[in-house]
Amino acid sequence: MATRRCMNAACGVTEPGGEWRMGWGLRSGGFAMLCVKCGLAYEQLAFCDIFHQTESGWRECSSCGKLLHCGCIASKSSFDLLDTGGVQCIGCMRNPEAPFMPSEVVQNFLSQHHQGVFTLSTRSSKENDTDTAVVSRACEMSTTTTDSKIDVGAFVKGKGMSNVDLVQSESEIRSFGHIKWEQQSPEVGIASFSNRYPGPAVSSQISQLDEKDFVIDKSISESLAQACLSMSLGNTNQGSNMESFSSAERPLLALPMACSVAEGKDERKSLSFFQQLPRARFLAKPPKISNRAFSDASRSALPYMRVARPPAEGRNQLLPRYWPRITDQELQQISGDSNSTIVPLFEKVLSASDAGRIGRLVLPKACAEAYFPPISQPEGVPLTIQDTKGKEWHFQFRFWPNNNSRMYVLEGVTPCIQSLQLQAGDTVTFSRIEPAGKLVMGYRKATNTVPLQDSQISAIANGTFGNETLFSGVNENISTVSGYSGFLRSLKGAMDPYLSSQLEHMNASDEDSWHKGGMPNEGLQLQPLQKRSRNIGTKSRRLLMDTEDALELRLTWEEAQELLRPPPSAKPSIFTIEDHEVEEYEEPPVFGKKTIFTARSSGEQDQWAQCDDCLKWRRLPVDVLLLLKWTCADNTWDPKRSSCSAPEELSHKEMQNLLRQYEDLRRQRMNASFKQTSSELAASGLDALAAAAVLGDAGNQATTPYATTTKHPRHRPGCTCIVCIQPPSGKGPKHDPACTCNVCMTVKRRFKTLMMRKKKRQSEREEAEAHKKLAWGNKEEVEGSSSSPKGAQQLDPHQENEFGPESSKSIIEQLETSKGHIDLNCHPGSNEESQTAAPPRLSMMGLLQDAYRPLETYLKQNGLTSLASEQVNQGSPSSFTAPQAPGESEGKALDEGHFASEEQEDGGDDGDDDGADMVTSDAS
DNA sequence: CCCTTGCATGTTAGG
DNA sequence: CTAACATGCAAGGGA
Repeated sequence: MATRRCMNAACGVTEPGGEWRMGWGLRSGGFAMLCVKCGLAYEQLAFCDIFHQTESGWRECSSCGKLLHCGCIASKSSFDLLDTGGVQCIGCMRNPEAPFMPSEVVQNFLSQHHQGVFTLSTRSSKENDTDTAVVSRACEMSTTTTDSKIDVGAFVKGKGMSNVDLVQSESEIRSFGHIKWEQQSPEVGIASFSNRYPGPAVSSQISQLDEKDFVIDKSISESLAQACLSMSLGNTNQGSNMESFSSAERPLLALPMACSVAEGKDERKSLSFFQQLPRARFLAKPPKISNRAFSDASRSALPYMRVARPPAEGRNQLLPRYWPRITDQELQQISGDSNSTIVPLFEKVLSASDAGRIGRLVLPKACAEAYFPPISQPEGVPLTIQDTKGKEWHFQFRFWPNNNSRMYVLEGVTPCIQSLQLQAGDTVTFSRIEPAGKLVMGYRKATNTVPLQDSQISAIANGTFGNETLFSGVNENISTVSGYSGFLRSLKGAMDPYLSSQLEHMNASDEDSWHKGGMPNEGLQLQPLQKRSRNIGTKSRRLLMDTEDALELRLTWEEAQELLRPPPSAKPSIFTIEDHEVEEYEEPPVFGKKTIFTARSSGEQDQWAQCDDCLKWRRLPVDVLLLLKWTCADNTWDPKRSSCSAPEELSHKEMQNLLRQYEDLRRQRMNASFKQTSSELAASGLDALAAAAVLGDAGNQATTPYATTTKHPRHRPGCTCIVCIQPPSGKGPKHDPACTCNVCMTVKRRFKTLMMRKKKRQSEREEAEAHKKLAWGNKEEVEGSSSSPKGAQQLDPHQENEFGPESSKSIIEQLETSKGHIDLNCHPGSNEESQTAAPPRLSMMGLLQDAYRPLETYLKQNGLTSLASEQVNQGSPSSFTAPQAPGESEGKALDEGHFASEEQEDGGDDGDDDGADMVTSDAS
């Protein structure tokens, strides 16, 4: 039988040990079941949230006028929510003579604040209570508990009495539950509520309450209905209707963060029931919440959670991104030992310009207007803000007129930013010390958030990191995306600095377990994830990451890509795009075990994997893909070493050495690769290729570690493509002249493109020449008689050479010598060498020069009639992008488009530039 | 030449 | 579509 348990897991009170009350759950932002012991504290702050979001005059105790604010816990004062509306301090609450506020306040309150999410989950009793805790940060209870004192006063009033403990019969509670809770279907989104929960039905159900001596006026019922409408569909399992519950099927009240979903809306608007219908649709589809979503561990961290609290005293609606996430601990820290209380106001993640040298911190308009002194002149007012150490900073709070609006800035923040060593991505929080009214500024560093560790990525990919919510979000995000790239993009999107700051909360070392409950949250909501991911490449350019960070991210990213494995159980559906088969997996990939690859001087390659149990390294074939968990027992390739007791093939020292080399090379290669990416001037994949080749050569002694492949930085371990199987020496397999592999086909296509471009350029040039002659008439002729040949040569200094017989001979010879084979490891810069040393090489430069020859000439010379039968190579993009004749842009655009499609086809490499996948020929 | 200041503009999220 | 926001940029002042 399910037992009621206080929503505060740390409290540990379970039925029948405690007294129960229902009230506004602080953490959940919704109604929750709390033991009296905890409920008091929780509700106090919750009331403040309510209070601060309204302007309904709930600033003070309705009886004694005592001020109420968010710091009421710290100030040791206690307040409670009156059944009839308003709040009352504990002292007055105990006084039966104390006056009460009219129920109108309740009406306002409910209509203003309770459109949040009510999640009712049901489950069968066979499920374990602990394991199936449905929603974090919310209480859970069995509504069918009998004879328990449940104070529903805070929610549904008892007749005129505040906080009357109502002894409810099972049927009463059940009917009460019936008002608000319906069985959920996991597949149904919130939007469907408008259909599923028609108003009248709710009203009629509420009327049952009336019959049970509950007095609920129409407005409350509307609010309730509203709450029902916003009911979040969490993970529920069985049953279809509350009424069908047997006593063994306990409805579970789960109250996720109501306000965090309903937030950004104007809380003061009181919408009618039907007006709420479309509004419910605005709620983001909640992430799927697992029964295991809220682990016991995270439950225990509840009191320390970083909760995005609705802003205190929000006079305007405030976007949740600005909601202060100050923990109680931090509040305590700020307030110190003093009796002062801290009112968290808002927070902001620093942008690059905020943290930059310009010294201006852009303030969210709503925050500035709500919490900072009103200013009418752009010059603004000086503002003194104290930091957590008590140091006072003087800023100028001002605004700029902007698009008929205002842009509020805090000027002169540089010293403060520097003093606190804040960077873009860090968060500053603004609070107010009461009763002094001083502004205080806190901060949170975000430095540990950007680079996700492999294990984290892996965990995310497996949907096991922190919760399953993130994964489900990502998963949904890519459900229609083919292959891994979409998945990776999604993950990459999740590494957007903005999200990184959100992911901060997922860091296991962080005390913050807020997200772990799968609460609807900006950082985890699917939509923001999608939208944010769009930022990659545009805004992220401006953001946060310094070179090192970016490099680190890149490393992680590349590593992540290398570790991807097809989902073990899923079978791909194969479809064809542009003659290339693409595997589409319904399920996201899993991350595999990280291995290292080595090459021997003979060119033979090995893969090494470490046993998870004994940590010994085992040699494996290169083409083996391992799943994340791998032990010696799985070593089917080497029976002698298929047990942990078997010694390592290499000595420990050798292995360590290998690992060290591997790590160094990996770093070097990534550095080179990163530099290549960041330096636009090179924009050449050849650099990376060269770097990789160099690295490969450098490590080509005996058994040499190299990262992934020495041939190409982006080929994955185990890749058996021609690029990867050819050793750095250039020996080994070559492309056959008739080879139709992606590489060869791409080479051919590019050559064709090159030829076409050249041809076009030349015709345009001729056209321009003709035009010029026409325009300049005799003058041109006179000048041209002496300078024209020279000028033509200047236009294209290689022309003579390119079209000269020598060149023609050269290419033929090269081709003949090469016998059509392509050496994928030719060093791109070894052109001269190749021409002087035997055997001659078909170099990049040579090919480039060839490329500038008219296509027909080339074909004729080589006795080729069709590009399909060619075996040629093409040159460096850095080279052939250099000459750009007038009018070329159109052709270039065409070519680029063409290249883009080529890149897609090119062995799956997401070429970041034209030449990234270039290969060179070797006429060995 | 560098820094500050004020405004303009592009991008994005929210309604 | 628009308000909000991040950042670019030009003008002006001072070293």
